[in-house]
Amino acid sequence: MADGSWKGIVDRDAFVLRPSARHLSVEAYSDDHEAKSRLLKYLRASDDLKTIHARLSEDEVIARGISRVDGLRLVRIPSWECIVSYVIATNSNVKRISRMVDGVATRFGDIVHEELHSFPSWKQLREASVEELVGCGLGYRAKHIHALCRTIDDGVIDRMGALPYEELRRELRQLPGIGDKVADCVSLFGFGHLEAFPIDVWIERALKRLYGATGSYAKLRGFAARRFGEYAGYAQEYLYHNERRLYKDGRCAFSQV
DNA sequence: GCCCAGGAGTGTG
DNA sequence: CACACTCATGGG
Repeated sequence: MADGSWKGIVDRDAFVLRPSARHLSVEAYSDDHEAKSRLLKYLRASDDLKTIHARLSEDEVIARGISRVDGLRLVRIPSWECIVSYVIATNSNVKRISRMVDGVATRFGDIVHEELHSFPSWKQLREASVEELVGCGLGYRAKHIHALCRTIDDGVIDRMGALPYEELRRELRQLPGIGDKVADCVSLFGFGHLEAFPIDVWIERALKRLYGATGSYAKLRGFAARRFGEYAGYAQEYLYHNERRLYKDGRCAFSQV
């Protein structure tokens, strides 16, 4: 795929937590090969969407979504940034999550360009006090982040990168502030396990509305694994964005079932 | 002023 | 196993 065709895709429909990341475009980094390489990894540029779409189109509901939700991509967020971001994200809303994560970056990260700050490394964030984190608007999540910085380090995260999905999920579930949903988000977006299927309130709604599927997290997770298999993460992304769109303005790529 | 938000932790039946 | 309750705080 030519570089130019990527421009604006992140802004349109890919999953982003930080508003600053929406300004990324491959063209802007044409002279910086390292930055360009990072961006292409972030965009999961090497994913074979034809194969993924073909597999997921075996499900008629997802097939309709794929044909109508143009340009959707799943992104690969750096592991540490992803872990912290999703612990912060619990029981909040997208707009506020963006503000909280950007607040943490502004307070503890490095300046990379004018007002733009990088996400703080583990070493940088572990210097943050609970009070400072509360000051970033994290509320009760502040103590989770503080504890998280004292439970794991860069070495632990590197080791996690070598684990298969189920084992990684078990490890993540033992960390402060990480339960079923966050463990699956981190497995998917932060470690690239495409079979992970995070179930939040929107996905729960979509599964009930489109498939009549209800029940516990474990039960719904089993349903998704059987139905969507190794690319369940992509199916989740289509279901999520479609469900949000339905509630936002009534437009829905999937027909009511 | 109310309910909800890309839930997790803890306690109880 | 399933529920019920609490946790800070902002968005709508």
